[in-house]
Amino acid sequence: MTDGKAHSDDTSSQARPRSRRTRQRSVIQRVLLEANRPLGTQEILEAAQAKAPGLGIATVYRTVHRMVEEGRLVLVEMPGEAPRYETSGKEHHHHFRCRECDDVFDLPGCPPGLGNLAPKGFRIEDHKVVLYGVCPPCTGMPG
Amino acid sequence: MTDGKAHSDDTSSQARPRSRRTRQRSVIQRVLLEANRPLGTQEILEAAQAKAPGLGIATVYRTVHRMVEEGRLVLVEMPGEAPRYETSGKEHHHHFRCRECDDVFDLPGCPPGLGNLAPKGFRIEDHKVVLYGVCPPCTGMPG
DNA sequence: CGATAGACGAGTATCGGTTATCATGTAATG
DNA sequence: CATTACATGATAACCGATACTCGTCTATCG
Repeated sequence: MTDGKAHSDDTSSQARPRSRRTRQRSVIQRVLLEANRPLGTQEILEAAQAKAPGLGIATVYRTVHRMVEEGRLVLVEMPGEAPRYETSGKEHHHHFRCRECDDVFDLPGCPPGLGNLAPKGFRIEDHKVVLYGVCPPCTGMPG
Repeated sequence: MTDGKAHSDDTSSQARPRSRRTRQRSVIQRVLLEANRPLGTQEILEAAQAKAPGLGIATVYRTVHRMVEEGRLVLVEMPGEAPRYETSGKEHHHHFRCRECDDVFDLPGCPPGLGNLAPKGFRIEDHKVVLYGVCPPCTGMPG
């Protein structure tokens, strides 16, 4: 590598190819930003296609991976389901999954006393909490 | 269907074929009983093969499914991982996953205040808690 | 505007996990 | 012990999710 790319605003030590601002990428980013909840690849695809017709699933995967590597998205895994992604930078939080519409929502805060769950001898480093039920829209409530 | 199987001790309304007690099934059941923690299909296979050489993965899947249908096993799903199975009938509990050995252990009890996590409008019906860390054996502790 | 490195979309390939197939084996019954 | 329906093991097929390939397109820069 010649190191001659003086114009490169190399934010880390990685020599990633210069990133372009394309319609598809902006749309995908916007979809995730506006959703404000974790979205799966199919959800992203459908929402993005509304604003960028013809957008393909491969682009969703490519963009999502890139954004995860860049630290702008985080992977959200729910038991027994395909990965979802949400914007990073949020405070520590957990998730709620609606059994009617299958959407996943953020829940603010964190239950206390999780550390007391494990018997002596277990070193606890992290945790996940998932609540299941029915979300406000699906109960018929407005908000 | 002729309904002529007068000898059948049909426990439910299902006309399931008569179940045989084979070496493979007993071994698989015993493995799950003695593990006392959720096992994946591969774990079951390896543990069972120690006591029943030649036992195949297909038999593990068949037996596990049957036992789930019979209500003797329950499915345990961890985020981003293949299904595990544990014996049913236990009290409500949650799980711990060791990042060293990848084993999953039962945790007795349940943290309080989970219901307060969700904002107004969410109807909560169930929950899951997963702790991550290092299990006693992997920390070097005996128990 | 012209050149070109990246990005795109469509389709195909791959992957891990699971299920189906089928010839053989064996528990259960009389 | 003979019968037979059910179970097994090996392997192929399947599946949903994801990654790759390649010809075309386009954002970027001079």
